[in-house]
Parts: sequence; C-alpha cells; structure tokens
Amino acid sequence: MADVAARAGVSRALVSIVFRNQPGASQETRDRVLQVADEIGYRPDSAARLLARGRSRALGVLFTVHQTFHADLVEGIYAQAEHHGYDVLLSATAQGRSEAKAVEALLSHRCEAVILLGADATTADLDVLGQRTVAVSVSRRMPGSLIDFVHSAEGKGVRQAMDHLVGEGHRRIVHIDGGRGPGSAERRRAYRAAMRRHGLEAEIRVIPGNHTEESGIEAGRLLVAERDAGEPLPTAVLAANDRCAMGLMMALARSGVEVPKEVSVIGYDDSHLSHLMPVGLTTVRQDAGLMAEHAVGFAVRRLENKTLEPQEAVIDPKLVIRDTSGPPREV
Amino acid sequence: MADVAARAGVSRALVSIVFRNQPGASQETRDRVLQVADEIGYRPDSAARLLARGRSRALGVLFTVHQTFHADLVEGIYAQAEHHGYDVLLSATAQGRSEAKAVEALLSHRCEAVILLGADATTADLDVLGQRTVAVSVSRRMPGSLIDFVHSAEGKGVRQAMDHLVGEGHRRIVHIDGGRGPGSAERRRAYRAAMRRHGLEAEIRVIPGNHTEESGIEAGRLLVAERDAGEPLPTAVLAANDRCAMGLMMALARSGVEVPKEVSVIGYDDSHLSHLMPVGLTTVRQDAGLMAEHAVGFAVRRLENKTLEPQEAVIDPKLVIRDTSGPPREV
DNA sequence: TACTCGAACTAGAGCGCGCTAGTAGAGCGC
DNA sequence: GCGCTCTACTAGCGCGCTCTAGTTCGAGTA
Repeated sequence: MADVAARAGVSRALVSIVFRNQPGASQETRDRVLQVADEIGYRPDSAARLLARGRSRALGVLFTVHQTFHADLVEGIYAQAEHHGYDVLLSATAQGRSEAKAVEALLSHRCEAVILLGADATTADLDVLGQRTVAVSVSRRMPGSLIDFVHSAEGKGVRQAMDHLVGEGHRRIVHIDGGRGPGSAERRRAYRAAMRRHGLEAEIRVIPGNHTEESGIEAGRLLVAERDAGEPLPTAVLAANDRCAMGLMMALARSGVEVPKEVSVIGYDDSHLSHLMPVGLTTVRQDAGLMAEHAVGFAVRRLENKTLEPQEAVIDPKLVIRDTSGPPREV
Repeated sequence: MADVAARAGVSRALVSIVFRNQPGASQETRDRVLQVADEIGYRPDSAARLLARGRSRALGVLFTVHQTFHADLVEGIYAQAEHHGYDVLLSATAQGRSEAKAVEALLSHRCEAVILLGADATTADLDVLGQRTVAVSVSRRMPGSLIDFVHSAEGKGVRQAMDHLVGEGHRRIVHIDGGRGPGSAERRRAYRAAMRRHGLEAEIRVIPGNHTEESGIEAGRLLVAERDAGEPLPTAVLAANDRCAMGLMMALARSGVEVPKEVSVIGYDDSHLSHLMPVGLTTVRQDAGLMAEHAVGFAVRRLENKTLEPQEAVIDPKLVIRDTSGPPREV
C-alpha cells in the first residue's frame, strides 16, 4: 500500500479511500492509484482491513460436504450475501471434522454471524453460540432457543405427502425417520398425526434412520428381510430425505422390488439431484433459495440492529409428484 | 487478550506464548491463563494473528458446490491440511459466482496456497495465478503450466473401461465428452485410441457434453430421437463423469430403454453417490483421498521450500464394475 | 479585501496480535 | 563474594490497514 501511495504520489490514506470507493478523491487520482496498484499487483489485505475496521462483514456458513441440499442452500446464500455486501466463509463438517471444530474455525476468523445448515448441536450449545455471536439455524428446529431460525413447515409438507399417498389408496405407509437430524421430530409427529387422521393408527410404523443414503439402504434391507420372512411389504415409504430415499430405492431395486409398482417412495428436500435420478423422485420441495434469503436477511438485520427478538421464518413446502409414487398394487 | 493478561496477572506476551503453545511459560501459568481465557470467552483473533505473523497457514480450496466428487476431495483435503497444521478456506463457484470471483476471495484472505478442484480457467490464467501464489490444480491438466498438478491417469482409466466393454462384446460404443472440463481432452483421446486399437475406428463417435447431469440427459434424448428415426442405439456409452452418466440413465429410463440390457453405461469418478444409486453404476474410480493427499502435500512442500520445480502426481484409476454394464443384447 | 466553504488530500493513532530484545531471579561452581 | 546459565517473564515495535482530525487551496460571497 505504501508502495502504491509512493508511486502514485499520494498518501496511504488516499489509497485507502480509493480502494474503499469512498468520497474524497478526484477521479483522476482514483484512476492513477488504481492503475499503479494494478501494475505492481497490489490488492488490499483483508486481514489487516478486518483488523482495522473492527468488523469483517463476513457471514460464516456451516454445512456438510455430502449433504446435497446444503449445496443448494450455499448457492443461495452466496447470492444473498453479495446482495447485502457481505462476504461468505464456508466451513464444512466432514468425516473427522466435527461441527464444533468447524464452528471454531468460523469464529476465529471473526465472522459476524454464523448460519448453521442443519446443525447437529443441542439447543443449549446453540444458545451458547447465540450469546457469543449472531447465529441463524436453518432447518433444525430450536424450540425456545434464542437464535434465529429458518425452516420449512414440516407438518404441511408431510401432510401433503400423506394425503397424496392415502388418496392413491395406500394404507400400509411406513416412515423412515431422520433420527436427531433437523426437522425430523416435526416430520415424525406429522406422520403420526396424518396416519391417525386417516384412521390408520394401527398401521403407524417408524423405522429409525438418519439423513444419509446408508440409512435408506438399511431400512430397505430390513423391509426385504421381513418380506422374505412372510410379512407383507409396506405399500409406501415416506423417507427422511432425498438421500435416504435414494438409498432405500437402491436396496429395493437390488432385491427386485419395483418402485412404484410394489412400493411407492417419497423423499424430502427436492435437492438438486432428486429430479435427476433415473426415475424422478416424488418429494417434498423445500425452496432453498427462499430459505437462504431469509437466513441471510435475519443475520443482516441482527447485525445492523442489535436489539431484535429471536426471528423465525417458516417456508411452505410443496409436494412434487414424480415417478416414484403411484397407487398400491392391491387396489 | 489484554483482559486475559490482566486477570491472570501476567503480560500480554505471555498469553501469546501460552496460546501458541510455545516454550517459555510454566505449567501452572499456562493453566491459569487458559482458565481465565475460557471464563471470559477469549479466543485469538486469526486476522490479527495473521497480520502479525505475516503468514496465514491457510490453504484456499476452490470447488464447485454441486460437483459431488469435489465433496469427496474437500473431505480429504481437510484431513490432510490438519495433519500438516494448515487451515482450510473454502470458496465455491456456483451460479452467479464465477471462478475468478471465488479465487479473488481466497487471495484477499491471504491464503498461502490455492488448490483448484477441476478449475475452468485457461493455462495462461493459471500461470498468472501461479506467479502470484502457490497453486495446485487437481484434475485439470495444465500442459506446460508452471503450477503443480494432481490428476488421475485418464488414459488408463478409459482403457480399462473400453477393454471391459469390448471384452463383453460391445462394438457400437459412444463417448459423451466433458467439453472443456478437467481431464476431458485426455479421456476423449484415450477413447479414440482404444477404439482404434480394437479395430473399431469406423464406430468412433463423440457426443459433445460436459460434467453435469443435464448434458447426460441431452445426450440421452439425442440417442433416443435417433433410434426413433430408425438408427440403431449404441450398445454402450462411456459418459464424461458420474453425474453425466446419471443424467443419461434418467433420460434412457424415461424412454423405456433398459440399462444395461439395451445400453451399457459407464461413468467416471466413483463419486460418493455412484455406488448409492438405485442401480450401482459401473465407473472408473478416482481415489479422492489419495488425490487430496498429493494436492496438500504439493502445496505444503512448495511453501516450506520455495525453489521447487513444477510437481505432478498421476494417480492410477480403477474400473469398478457394478450393474450398469453387461454384454450387448445382440450377442 | 477578507471571509467562508467544500473538495482534495495528509498525519498519525490504533486495531489484536507475534516477536525480538531484554530483565529478574534462582541455582550452581569456584 | 563473583560470574555464569537457565527458566520465566515483560516492554514495545510493527504487521497493513481504517479512521478521525486535521491542513491546504481555489472558488464563491459579502
């Protein structure tokens, strides 16, 4: 910076003004400074800038590498953050990299806010985080939590899916749940309620699972094993999410069970891949773009106006009927 | 930091020593400092640290949100970077966020090295980048480039796939190429060479494509349209990568073309999802973990010893035969 | 002429840390 | 007693930037 200032024949302060696009420099000086900077390859150091300015204008995003729906969200967050003039810092959880570690990384880089995509932490953990910084949780419901929260109306989504299945004539509808995953508790509850509402209380069955393909595969194996032992297959399965649904379909296909002929499958998320599968997956669409917009909006509003109450946005999901659901065989 | 020092009754310098885990402080002082820090929620500011130290010990990684194979690589990079004591900064390309923009973000955060996963830039662009910083390109071949390079032996992988197909009796083997995507040129070349070697020069056909599901869908539609116009379908397709293969299979399934009965499909990457599809995808495995190890290793070696020649690692890929390939119908 | 005023620019402090050079004091041999 | 070394600690500069409080200067105004 000093070099640029010297070569352009101005003070460092003026170079700073030029690079921050602030008033206080004539157009010709601006041009000269920028040209000199370009010549010697100068670029402002964001660490020093951050340090001096006292704020980073950066939003930290915690996501999971293999969670395809997170990719959709991240894409939306980039766009929204840019719109609000914020930087985005990504930190991923992965095998061998815990959520806590990923969050630490974000905080040590002085993110002003942290957006958690489907966090795995407890409410207490999040509240602690919320004390330390501005935090927004996407998907994972945090009852009574202090932090902001964006989620889809899980109940509505599940209800639409269940109404669709029952409307097609299904009765033996099984739910693979998402364990401690975000939104799972609500979906589980909505599944039970819908079954009851349709007079199918006796058929309620929840198979424990999570949000990975593996859990779908396991559930599929379980169901096939039961069939081989003489029990009837369910006629429809509501999976924890799209990935789980994919795993399930793989397991079923391997055992020669046809979808949707013998078993209908419904996913959740409408992640980027779900409409690109060999067979279009019937699923509940969560609008990633809209969720990203709210998440970033919440974070920004908190940052500009410290004294806000916890905010919450509920996005209406929408059932997308594709090829993996249809009437049951028996009907 | 000053607070911690005051409360612990020591100087700021000592707090610094404790947090850097350097010799020069007694155990009891260490404990006291750490305890106080924990109480008031102090955590070193990585921006200030970076500024003072002059180096960030951070590796920048450029990836693409929806490229599933990148997720595998990122996972490996995190592990390797931690092993070498480096931080990882992620920057994604996405819709509305160009590669140049993503790289700028990394550089302005003063990454010491940049690891590009399947970069889209030209050799010249990369050389310019290589002048400014340490850069490693993964997958994308940079002939005559100054920057380090990790890729798999594309030729070997394609050859294995082609030998497998020809061995099963295929002759009409089409290749959907990856356009300007990383590795595509080599794969295309190897495909042509293999066809020639097997005396199938007359059957050579390359359909232009890229590394997305969409390109697979398009190619599938094209092939089906040709069939409807009376031309024979190819008996096997070598796709640009797994995502392209998935798109292709979707298009074929929609049109009632059975895989592998009518058409065998082979992908490339063995990305996380390829063995979790409803039908296991025959594909060429690239070992993401090993590639990550080399990429990080190269970057670190450059950083610790400035005067190295361009490095290159070639990883042997391996054909993984699953359910989408088999003998052609006519045989 | 004397003044006010705004645009264009500058000096210099300070952001939170790391690091070098230094000090204090304990332990040791002679 | 002295000098020596070793451990435990501190003072204070500087990293590259932003920002506040100026200064300078030419144009406009009474």
